[in-house]
Amino acid sequence: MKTTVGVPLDIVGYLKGMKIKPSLIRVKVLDYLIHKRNHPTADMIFKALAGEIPTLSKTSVYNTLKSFVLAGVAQEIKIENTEVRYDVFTNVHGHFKCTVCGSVEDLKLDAYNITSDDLEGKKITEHHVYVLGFCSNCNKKKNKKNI
Amino acid sequence: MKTTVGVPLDIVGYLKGMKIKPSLIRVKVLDYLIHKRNHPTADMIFKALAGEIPTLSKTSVYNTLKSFVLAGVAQEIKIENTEVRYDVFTNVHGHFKCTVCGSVEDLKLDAYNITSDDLEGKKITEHHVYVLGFCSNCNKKKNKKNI
DNA sequence: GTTATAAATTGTAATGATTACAAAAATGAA
DNA sequence: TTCATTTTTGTAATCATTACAATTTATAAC
Repeated sequence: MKTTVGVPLDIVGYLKGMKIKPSLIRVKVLDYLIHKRNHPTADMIFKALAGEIPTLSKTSVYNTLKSFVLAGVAQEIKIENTEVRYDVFTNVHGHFKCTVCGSVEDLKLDAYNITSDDLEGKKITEHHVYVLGFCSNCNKKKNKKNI
Repeated sequence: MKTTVGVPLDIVGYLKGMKIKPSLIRVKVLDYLIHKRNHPTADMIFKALAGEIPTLSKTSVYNTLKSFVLAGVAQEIKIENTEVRYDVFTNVHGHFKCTVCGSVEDLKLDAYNITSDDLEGKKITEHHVYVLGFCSNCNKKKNKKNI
């Protein structure tokens, strides 16, 4: 029997459970998000799927992602103002973006809290944390140069 | 004798100290940021200053803001992908944006920490926290409607 | 003060991600 | 099959931001 670690094996069933009709495009996009785990832009998804779905339009990718966000299947990650990235793991976690190579990673937040008197009277619906810097790879390269 | 609470009274002197030549536009933009405290977009600043500086161009506002960010005088706040907002207070704090009225406020972080095994090997240069929800005003209005 | 040089400012055009919208295709129920 | 609904597509619009070249202003040397 197969096992899994927090990733829905049955993407069609998962989408149905989220009240999203599992069209080919939607299944492919969700499959991409889940298995690539690379926090892609809409354009990255489009380019990756255009091969297997020759008639795919970019608008469809945008539509699909919008419906995912609306249904809580995916979330938008806004770090740069020039691009929105997408993530399927919607539990509370942060994101790290490398300012050199542009890669985005999840950040499991072992300890994380925001407390502030300024929140008095407000109703919080979302909170986001993102960190910028050099990823392990780019940091290594940088250090070599400085020897 | 005058007193102040963390806001530079002498904007010209402050800019000089930050190695930025205090041209009229730069002084006006910084003055606006400091005294309005409204986390404006470039366009909001442009509209506000176009009256007193009739020849002002939007490009100049963008140039000015870019030089401020570069010098560490201001920071960019990226919550929506459709706009960049600016803040002059560069100590560590978060931001709150009301999803109803769009206002942005500072969030003094009484307790705030990010710890994560995922940060191993990385070099962090910036970290950002933003919270979305209903501001006090919009929250009150919402509650009244639901009585 | 004039002149030369650099810096600041401006206006216009380009960029590029996202959205609007209407037509075409696919789906599903009667 | 037929009709209505949903999905998908392609093109055009939007809009913040940037690129860039021209103009203006400031600065310093003479």
